[in-house]
Amino acid sequence: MAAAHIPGNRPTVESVARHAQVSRQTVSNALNAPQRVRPDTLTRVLAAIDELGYRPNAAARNLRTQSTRLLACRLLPAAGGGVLDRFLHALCDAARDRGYDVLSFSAASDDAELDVLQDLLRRTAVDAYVIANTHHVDPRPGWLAGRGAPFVAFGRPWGEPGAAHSWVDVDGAAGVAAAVEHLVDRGHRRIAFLGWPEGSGVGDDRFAGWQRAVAAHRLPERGLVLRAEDGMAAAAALTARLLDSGLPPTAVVCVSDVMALGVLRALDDRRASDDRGALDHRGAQDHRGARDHRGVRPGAGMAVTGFDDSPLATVVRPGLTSVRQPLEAVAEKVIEVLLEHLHGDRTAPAQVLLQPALVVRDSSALPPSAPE
Amino acid sequence: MAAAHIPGNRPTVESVARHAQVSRQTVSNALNAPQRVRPDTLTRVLAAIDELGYRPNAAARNLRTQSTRLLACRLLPAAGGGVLDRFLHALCDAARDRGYDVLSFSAASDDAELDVLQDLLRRTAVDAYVIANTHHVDPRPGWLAGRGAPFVAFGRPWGEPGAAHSWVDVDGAAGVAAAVEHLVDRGHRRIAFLGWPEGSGVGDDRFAGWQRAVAAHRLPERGLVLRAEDGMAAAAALTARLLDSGLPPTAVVCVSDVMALGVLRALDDRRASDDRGALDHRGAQDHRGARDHRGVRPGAGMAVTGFDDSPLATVVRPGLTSVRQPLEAVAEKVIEVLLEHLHGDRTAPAQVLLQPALVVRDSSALPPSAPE
DNA sequence: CAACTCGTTTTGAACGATCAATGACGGCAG
DNA sequence: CTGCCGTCATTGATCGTTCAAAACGAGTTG
Repeated sequence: MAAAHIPGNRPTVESVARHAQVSRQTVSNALNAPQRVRPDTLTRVLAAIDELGYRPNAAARNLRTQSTRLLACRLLPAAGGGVLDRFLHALCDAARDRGYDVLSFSAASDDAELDVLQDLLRRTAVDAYVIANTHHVDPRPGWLAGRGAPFVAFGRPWGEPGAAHSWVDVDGAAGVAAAVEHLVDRGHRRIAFLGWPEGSGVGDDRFAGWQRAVAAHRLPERGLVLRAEDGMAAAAALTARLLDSGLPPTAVVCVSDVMALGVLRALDDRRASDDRGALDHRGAQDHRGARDHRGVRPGAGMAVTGFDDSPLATVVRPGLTSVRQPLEAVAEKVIEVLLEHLHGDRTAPAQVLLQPALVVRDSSALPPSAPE
Repeated sequence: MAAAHIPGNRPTVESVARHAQVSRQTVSNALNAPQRVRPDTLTRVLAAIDELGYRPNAAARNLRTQSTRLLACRLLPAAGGGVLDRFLHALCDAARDRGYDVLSFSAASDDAELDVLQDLLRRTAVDAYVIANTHHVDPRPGWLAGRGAPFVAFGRPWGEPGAAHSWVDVDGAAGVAAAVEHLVDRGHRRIAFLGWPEGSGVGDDRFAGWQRAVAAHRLPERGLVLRAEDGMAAAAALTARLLDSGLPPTAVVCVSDVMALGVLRALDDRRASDDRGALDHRGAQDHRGARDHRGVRPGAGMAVTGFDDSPLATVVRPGLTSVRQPLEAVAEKVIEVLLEHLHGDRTAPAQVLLQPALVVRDSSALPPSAPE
């Protein structure tokens, strides 16, 4: 093989044909429909291809076949803590395995994303789209479906259960339920849920998992559901309130790793201030001296779980028990379904729900503090 | 505009021409060389383009012009803590502003990357490459230069100062020097450097920055340089040793955020065990008196700085002072230079070094502990 | 032995744009 | 009035591939 690359002089199907003593079309067939070519001719052609280092010119092929073998995917703001980074990796791999590549672009908003998509569509620059991060009143699926552009969503059509497009998603409820089960196994009974405000599809799904598991074990629910926008500070503040409440939980299941980190920080603060005494506490939070309880460190030994198994989870201490999404499997499934759509092998939309896995670390290792 | 997308019936240059009562080529000129078209004709053509929602078919244009308006960039393992994620975002934005898009792919190794590059080259699937994360004995620049493929590297050609290709990089030495200066301003004199083993271009560069700044201020160097592979555990272990040494530093400048996190953890451990030690000695009685020694815990209050301003830096506590690379500027410069190469406007390679900025957070807020 | 089939290979014609060269037109000098 | 020039607009050729249909040759069959 080899044959150094000399720009402007690359082998074409024509030169391969000459070299192998066949016609253009036979070379083309050897690559795209080998079964139509007699075996010995095939080997001869493939040898020539290999010898000249020939690879079909993408532009010419695209022009003729009206397809680009490119999929578009929007890069999402890194806020997710690397989740979509992992997904993009997996997506690129899965696509390349099947002869496709991924064109990634960034956009500041859904509208900006649609602008880019429109541009790519009109230019026939990509064959299909992968939508990530679906949310309530998401304009993208309808927009794409309306123009007949093939796409698959990573994420369910929240709020539109009847949506007729293909999607792949991870069963967040099951993930959270698994976290609760795990805590129950370790003896916990008062297990709180720290979630996002109601109305986000993903957040509500995860909450449902907590509710389901808690109900199944007849565990207490009252006063154990806390909600705030995603963020460490808010989570820490809620946790502080929780610790000061009459009967704090022994464990907190969080809707995200960031929230869980906030909980861990609040616990750490509390532990530190308990150790040192109220006079010496550093840090900005004002936790009124609610430490005159019966025992030492009221509830400061809560078990905590997060969601997404972001890089953060391994870096903090204690290591954060978290629900890990099977992003590689999601990506493969997305690609598989997308290509089925493109090749016309599928008419009905595919709707796939994959199961996440709980990654257990030290943050859930604490047994419940003794009940009084 | 508008004009719903009906697959297989998209407007072509031909239909726009008919609609505007001109010829194919005039439409083409209106888009690619407007100055060649009489103003009133131009407006007429543009109106037609807008009305039909025409955008030139990418494949056809690519075939004719032998260019794809695509740049390739390898996704790197997320290990970097999101740095390359940020870079990729910026790269996509910068490219799109100039009419290009980014094809991203993932590869497990440099060799795998070269395989993909070879594939993309032979297929004429992209116009140029962006190499990120250059390192010692990097096979990629030579390989690409050898086949005349246009590329720009993010990262200097470490170990090959004479390399004749274009690159853009961030002045790591200056970043670290800035961190040292900052610490000196705060009164520190014993400032350690926690780096990677010698031999990595990036690491050596950063070390040079420490050395330069320390020498400039005639600060002590002996025993203040520590090295280990990147990782929290190793950094923590080294820090522990440092604390136990006869004359520990009052500040540590780290080659990476991950290392800095290791230092913070070690300090935290030490602080906790000191506190506990105090408790053990005095039992459960009031231990406030134990803190009377100059008000500072011995050595456990070192200032720390990291490098890269990764998301981790904002999440830990104290917030990590870190050197932030101007990745957006790097991306823009990379694209600018790359396009100059592609358009033939540049013959000499460009070699650009950009300055990072120090982001100050609480980890460097501690003043040096009083000398004894 | 002509006709017909089947498997394989070849030939012409796109795909939709841009490049290169040519044509139409009016202004201006000889 | 002729010839030349510059500006704009047009036509034919081309990029490298795949599609559609036709040609080929060897077997089979009536």
